[in-house]
Amino acid sequence: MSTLTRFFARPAPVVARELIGAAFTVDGVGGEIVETEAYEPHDPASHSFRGMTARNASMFGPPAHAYVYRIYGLHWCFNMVAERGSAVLIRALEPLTGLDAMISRRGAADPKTLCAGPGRLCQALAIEGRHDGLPLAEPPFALSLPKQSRSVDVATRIGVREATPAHLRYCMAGSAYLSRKARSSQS
DNA sequence: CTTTGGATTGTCT
DNA sequence: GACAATCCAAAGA
Repeated sequence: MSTLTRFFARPAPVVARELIGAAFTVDGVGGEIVETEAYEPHDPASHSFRGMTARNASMFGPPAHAYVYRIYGLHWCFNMVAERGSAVLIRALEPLTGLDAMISRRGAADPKTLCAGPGRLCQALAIEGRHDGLPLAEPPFALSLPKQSRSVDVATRIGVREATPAHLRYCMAGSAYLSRKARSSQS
């Protein structure tokens, strides 16, 4: 079993927390992950909550693979599959390589908003439906895990209304590249 | 600065 | 037919 597979074959909140600071690129374009959210089968807000369907099949596939879906009819969202039925939504990253390609695709040049948000991130990295189900360990993807633990803020998820607000959103502390400021944050 | 509403389509009920 | 893990522009304070 590869290192990457072992890393992802764990509960989504753990994986989401430890992904902060990882370097991720698609065809050489990407940067450092600064914001993630965790989704698990027992969570009503998760796509996997009501079992497997044609759309969310990738969430029930092997770990360390991509789960890509379209949201609100016009944006793409990119997830990394953790243990069975669980996934980590990549919400934002700090652009480091391929800035020219990102700016060209996004039609905007401000690095602080280039990849700040799931839809923007996918647009900047050219992630589309065809990437759904692909292994993260192989091209066009490249993922290297953080070498050391980072200072991470924990907050409630965005766009999810839940009866018992769980703190399943993870942000790099002090990063200027988040989709929104980490408000009700603890450690 | 914050808040609000429209865009737009695949998926499930 | 309703709605969704969002983004952006426009309007208000």
